[in-house]
Amino acid sequence: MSVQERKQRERAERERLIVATARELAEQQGWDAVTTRRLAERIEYSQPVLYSHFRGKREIIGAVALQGAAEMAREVRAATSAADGPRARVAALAYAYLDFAARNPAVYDALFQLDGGLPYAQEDTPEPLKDAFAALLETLGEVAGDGVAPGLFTEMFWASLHGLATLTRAGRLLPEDAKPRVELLVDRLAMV
Amino acid sequence: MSVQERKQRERAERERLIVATARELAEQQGWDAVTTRRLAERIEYSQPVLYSHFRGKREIIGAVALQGAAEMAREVRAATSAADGPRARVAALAYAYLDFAARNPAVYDALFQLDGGLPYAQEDTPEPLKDAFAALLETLGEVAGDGVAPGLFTEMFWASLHGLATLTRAGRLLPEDAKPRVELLVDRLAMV
DNA sequence: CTCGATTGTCTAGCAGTGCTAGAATCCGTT
DNA sequence: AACGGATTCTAGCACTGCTAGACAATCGAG
Repeated sequence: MSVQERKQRERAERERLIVATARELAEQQGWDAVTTRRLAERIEYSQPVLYSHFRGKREIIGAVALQGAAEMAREVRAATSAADGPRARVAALAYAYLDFAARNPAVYDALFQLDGGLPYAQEDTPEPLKDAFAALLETLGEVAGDGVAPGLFTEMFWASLHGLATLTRAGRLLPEDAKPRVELLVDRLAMV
Repeated sequence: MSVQERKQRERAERERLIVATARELAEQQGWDAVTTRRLAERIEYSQPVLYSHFRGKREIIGAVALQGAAEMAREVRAATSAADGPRARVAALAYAYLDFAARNPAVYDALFQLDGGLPYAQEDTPEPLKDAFAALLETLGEVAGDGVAPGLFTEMFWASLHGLATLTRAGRLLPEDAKPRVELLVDRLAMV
C-alpha cells in the first residue's frame, strides 16, 4: 500500500505547487497573465495535468482564495490580539485588513473580486471563509453597540473596509489619505 | 459642406448605437458576453468598424461608464432633493446609490470594477465622473461633522456604499439585510 | 522475468477571444 | 461616366480555456 501512499503524497505536493505558482504568477503579473499554458509551463507539466487536479481555471482561483482567507484570518487575529482596548483592536483590525489587501492584491482579488466558484454566506461555505469572517466578528462584535446584531455590524464594517481596499487599488481613491479615512471610519462606526 | 455634416451625424449616431448595444448586451448577459464579434453582429456592421470608433473593447467599457456616471449623478440628485433634512437626504442618497448599482449591474461594473481606461481622482478625470462625485459631496458634505474635511468624509461614505454594493452583488452578502445595514451606516457615519 | 492492463501524461486540436492588414466597395466630384 | 478617396469588409494572426485520443510508464499476475 505504500506505493499508493507515495503517489498520493506526490499528487498533493503537485497540487500545492500549482496553487503556489498560480498565486505567484498572479501577484507578479496579474490574473490575466495566469493562463493555463503559462501555468503549465512553470510547473513543468502539460496543460491537461492542471485539469486532473482542478475542474478549470476558476477552481484554481478558488484554491488561491481559500489559502488567502486562512492567511488573512491569521494576520487579523495577530494584529488584534496585540492591541489593548476595543478602540485599538478595531483600528488594528482595519489596518491589518487593508494592509493584507495592499500586499496581496491578487489574492484579495481571488477572494472577493473574481469568480472562484466558491459559495459565500451559505451553509456549505468552506471553513477558511467562515473562519475569516469569524476573525472579524471576534473583534467587531464587541463594539457593535446596544441593540445592534454583531453579525450585521461586522458585515457593514467589513463592507466599508472592502470598499476602501478596492477603490484604492483600482485607482479610484488616492492612497495618500488612507490613514485619516480609516481613523474616521473607526471613530464613527465603533461604539467604544 | 452639408455632406460632411451628415456623415458626421451618422457617425455619431452609430457610435451611440455601439455604446447602447454594448450596455444592453452587458446587462442582459454580462460583460463576458460582450465580444467584438457579437457586438458587431448586433449593430449589423463588421468588427473593424468598432475600431474606427474606439481603440478597443476597453474604451467601449469606458464609454458605458461615462454614460452611467451621468445617469447615476442625476438619480442621486433627484433622490436627495426630494428629501427633507440632512438625515433623510443622506439616507435617500444611500438608497439611490445602491438601487442604481442593483438595477444596472453591468454599468456599475464598468464604472468601478472593470478597466475602462479612464483616469480617476486626477485633473484629467472626465467631467461626468467628477460630477458624480460632486453629487455625493453636495449631500454628504453637510454631515461630515466638525473638523472633518467634506471630501474625505465623502470618499469614506462612498467606499462604504461601494463595499455594500459589490459584496452584495458578488454573493458575499445576503440581500435580505440590506436595509438595516444601510440604516446602521447612515446612523453611525452621518453627524446630524 | 515477461506480459497485458491500468494509470498517468502528452500531443494536437477545437471553438472562441481581441485586434488588424489589405482587398473590395461605395460614393461624391469632376 | 469615370476617377479617387474614404469607408467597410474579408480573412487572418496570436492568443485564450479546455479536451479527445495517442502514447508511455508503471503495476500485478503468471
